[in-house]
Amino acid sequence: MSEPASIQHLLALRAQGFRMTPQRVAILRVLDECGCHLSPSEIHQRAGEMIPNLTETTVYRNLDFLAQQGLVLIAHVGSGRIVYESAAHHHHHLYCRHCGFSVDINHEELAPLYKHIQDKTGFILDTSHVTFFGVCPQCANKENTKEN
Amino acid sequence: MSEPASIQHLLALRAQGFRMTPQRVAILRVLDECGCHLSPSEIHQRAGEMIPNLTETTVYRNLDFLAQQGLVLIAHVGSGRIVYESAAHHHHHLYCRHCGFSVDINHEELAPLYKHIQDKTGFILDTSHVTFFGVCPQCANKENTKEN
DNA sequence: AGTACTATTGTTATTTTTCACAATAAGGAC
DNA sequence: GTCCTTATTGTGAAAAATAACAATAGTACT
Repeated sequence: MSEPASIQHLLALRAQGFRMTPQRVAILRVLDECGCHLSPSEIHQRAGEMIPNLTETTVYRNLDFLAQQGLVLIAHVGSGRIVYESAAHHHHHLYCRHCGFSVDINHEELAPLYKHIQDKTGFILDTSHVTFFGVCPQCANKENTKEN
Repeated sequence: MSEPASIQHLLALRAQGFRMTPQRVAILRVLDECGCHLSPSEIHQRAGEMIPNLTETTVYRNLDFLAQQGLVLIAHVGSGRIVYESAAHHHHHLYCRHCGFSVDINHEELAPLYKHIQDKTGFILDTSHVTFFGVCPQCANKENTKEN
């Protein structure tokens, strides 16, 4: 079995003068293998098992770098901290701002909008992470009954 | 001239047991008057002129609260810090992840998508802030010329 | 293999953001 | 106005995130 796609992608970055350091590879691998959201400190912890004295600073820097390069996605969870996930997973999130319940939204749902915005602005849009906020059905019910 | 709409909104929250403190009013007023993005520390600075010994902690707490109540919007700028803006301004952002250039997107552009998601998930979506990331035309050109 | 270049790392210090808890003050009832 | 309840504040301390800079180590070249 060869390297996962993300690592291949990382290799490609060498052509642009970027380097493939063990720290960078480890961070990417952690996100790949998890396939879920991870906070910087969680990533630091897991990647630290492969890279003995990995620094938090380095983790932050690389998450930034990998996000810029499109290899990882930034997910704005709730109204708080930022978490990251491998770009292999193309979906978005919808959060209830009352109870925190979340729903995945497939990227296909956004495709028409993306096309529209691209045509209109000339930007090439990342398929990266978008987070929507709202009120879930249960909480909406509670609000209504309270008001009536 | 009566109070701005946001303050009226805040008054309405009293019915739910929340309180209208001078700190809260000041923070909301700062965002209203600015009409633009402000970081928590900028907000603290400006609101601090009205409320002598206003704490950073209080600013953070109230921004959180006001965002939850839908009175202010959270805007995720670039891949970094969170900034806030008054909910009076209903637009979204598209950022170039290379140069940071940004474009406003009117909420109307998102309306069809919002309807679609609401129908499908049963959520009631906030009109609050959504940020898209992409590559602006200039940067896209640079990338292409580099590759060829 | 050895060298040079420079992207990237670790270090140290600083800033930003959150937390826990006692003190305060907003709002309702009298 | 006074009293009561408790949401909200400030305080002090911790955790998370960023910045500057010298040391390290990928990468391309020979």
